[in-house]
This record gives sequence, structure tokens and C-alpha cells, in this order.
Amino acid sequence: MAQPTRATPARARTSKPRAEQPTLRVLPGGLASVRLGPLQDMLGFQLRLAQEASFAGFARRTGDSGLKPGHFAALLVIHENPGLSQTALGAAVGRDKSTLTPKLTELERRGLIRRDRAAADRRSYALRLTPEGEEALAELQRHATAHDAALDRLVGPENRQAFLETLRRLIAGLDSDDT
Amino acid sequence: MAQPTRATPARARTSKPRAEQPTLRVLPGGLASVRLGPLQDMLGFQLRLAQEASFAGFARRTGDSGLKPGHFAALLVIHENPGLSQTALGAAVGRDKSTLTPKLTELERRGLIRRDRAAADRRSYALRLTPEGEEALAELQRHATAHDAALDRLVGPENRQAFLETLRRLIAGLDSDDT
DNA sequence: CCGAGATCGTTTGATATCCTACGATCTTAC
DNA sequence: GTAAGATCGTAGGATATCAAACGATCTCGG
Repeated sequence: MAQPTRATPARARTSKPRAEQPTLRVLPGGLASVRLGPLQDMLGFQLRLAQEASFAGFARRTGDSGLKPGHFAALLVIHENPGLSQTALGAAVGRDKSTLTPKLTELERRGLIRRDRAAADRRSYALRLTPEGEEALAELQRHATAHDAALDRLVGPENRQAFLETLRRLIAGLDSDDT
Repeated sequence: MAQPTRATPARARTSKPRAEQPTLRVLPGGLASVRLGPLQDMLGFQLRLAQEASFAGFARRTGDSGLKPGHFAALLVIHENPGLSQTALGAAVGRDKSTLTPKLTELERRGLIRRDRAAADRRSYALRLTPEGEEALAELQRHATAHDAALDRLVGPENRQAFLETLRRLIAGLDSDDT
């Protein structure tokens, strides 16, 4: 790759490695003392860590059922929009349709959803929750509510709305173009 | 901000599917009109979308080099902590050591890093950037700075610090236990 | 010293995800 | 009507990720 333009203005930023330290101890135990440098203050990096922590927290709550955040989102959207297609569901939850295929196959196998051929368009499926699906959703909803309450406590209830709006601005603003 | 006591005491029941609609049209084009229900206000869900949008935005900027956010984080941490081990790097950037193996192999193949056997512990590698690695890092740093500036504009410079701290609270608070 | 247990990096296996390709079907321009 | 093009769900390939298991090596108690 190395394109020609790479005329080495280099050096530039990234702070220096703090003059030859004695090899910097990265303790055996696990940890600590690893400098993150600029990363420590980059929104994108912290956003990733926060998202993963949230995902793990949710998964921890629902661990036993084997249903993860993604399943919850799918069941919820199907519940809210009975009869929608797989493609529409994917767009709503932000996943490619091909990613949903195996997920929905599994939810169907578990008896949580039905995939009826849409009368109006025989290529697509009309997704619906079965009674068992509604039940599973209610159960997940309980975990989700508890999880969101935990997030709320950390965010600070008084900041919740502003935080949410900031996230939405990021989502909308990065939707496929930036400067 | 607005948080009238958590206005929505949880509409408890995932709101109803709006009595049998005429099958709810999910337009062909790309659509819209898909109700997200409670998902719309869940921090975890919006956090995921925001993180993915940010990742995509960064990747779009560095697309040509083939270096993604993960590579940037790795190069930066190595730069900041020359000589650290793969395990320590993984802990710092939040990735399992086994995930880094192929990534580092590639960075080495590209000549961006060196993996010297650590004198003190011949099981581990002492990671360092090569001059080419420093150069690549500087280039990525430019993209990262631009990207973060874009995020800044969306977050609102005056909210940046608070937003960052909120993310850190979430990360720390969910670190492996909640209620 | 010496052996038990821990840790390092790798390998392998399981998911998750995207993209591209594909057959079936729908829509639309003629 | 009909044929070209778009879209639906699926299959396959590529990458990313974690967890478990493994050989090599280190550490520590005796």
C-alpha cells in the first residue's frame, strides 16, 4: 500500500515514548501501568469500551436463557411491528439481513417466532411472535429494564436524557458522511 | 435535563403491537415506519449504534490504508509503552491476547512493529514500533484527530468532557458486576 | 534444586458480522 | 404483456472476537 503521498511529515504528534524507560514494567499480575496516551481521551475508544461493557452487563443478566441483546432487540421490534420482513427488521436493529438469517432460524426453532410467507410478496416472510415469544420477550424486558436502571444510576438520572440525545446526534451525524 | 422523574415508569409491558394493523407497510425503498418501541430510549441500544457509527466513520477515513481503529489503538499503545507484551497490550486495548496474535502478525509482516523476545521472559515478546510504524501511527493520528474533531462537533465541545466522564463511569461501573 | 502451578503466545473452535452472489419473485418501462 | 431491473431471503467467504487447550517457560515453596 504505502502510497507515495506518504512524504513523511511524520513525527507529528503522538507524544514521545517518554524517554527510554527501563523497559517499563508491565506487571505479571495483570496490569496497570500501561499508558494509553491520547487514547484515554478519545471519544471513539471510550465509546467502544462502554458499549462492550453494557453488552456484557446485559448478557450477564440473561446468561441462562442464552438470549443476548441482539435477540432481545429482534423480538422487541417484531412485537412492535408484527408482520414485518427480515430486511426491515435488519434495518431497524442495524444488522445486515444475512446476519439475521441464522438468528431468526434459531428463534423459530425455539418456537419464539413464526415466519409466514407474506401474501403480498412471496419472497419475504411476515415475522410474528408466538405466545412463547411474547413470554420470552416479557422476561427479557424485565432484564432490560433492570439493566437500563443500572446504566441510569451510573449515568446519573439527571443526565440520562442529555446523554441519550448526544448518542442520537452521533448516530445521525455519522450516518455515512463526515467532514 | 429533562428527566421528570424518569417520566416513563416503564410502560411496563412493551407496549402493544397496536391492534392488528393492515400488515404494516414496510416500504420497499429502504423504509422507515418501523417502530422501535422501548428500544428507542434504551441506553445500551443507542450506545451500540453510536459506537458502530463512530467505528465506521474512522474506518472510512483510513479506508485506503487498510488500518482500522483496532490497529490504531494497538500502534498507539505500543508507541506509548515500548517493550510491552502482547498480553499487556490486549488488556490495555480491551482485546483478548488470542485476538491480537493475527493482528500483530500482520503488523509485523507489514513492517510496522518488531517482536523481540523479552530477555527477562523468553515466553513473551517485547513489542516496538519500527520507524515505518511510527510513520503509520502519525498518519493514523491525523485521521484520528480529524475524526475526534467531527465527534466533538456532534457532541458539542462544551459537553465533551461530561460525555467522556459519563462513558468512563459506565465502563468502570459495569466492569463485571452490577445489581 | 525440583516440581506444582501460573503465565506467555498460539491454535482451534464457536459466534457474530459484513459483503457478494444467487435463485425466486416483484415492479416498472415499454 | 413482457422483459429489464430491483428486492427478498439464503449461502458462502472473509474478518473479528472470545474461550479453551496446549507447549514452553517462569516462579515459588520446600
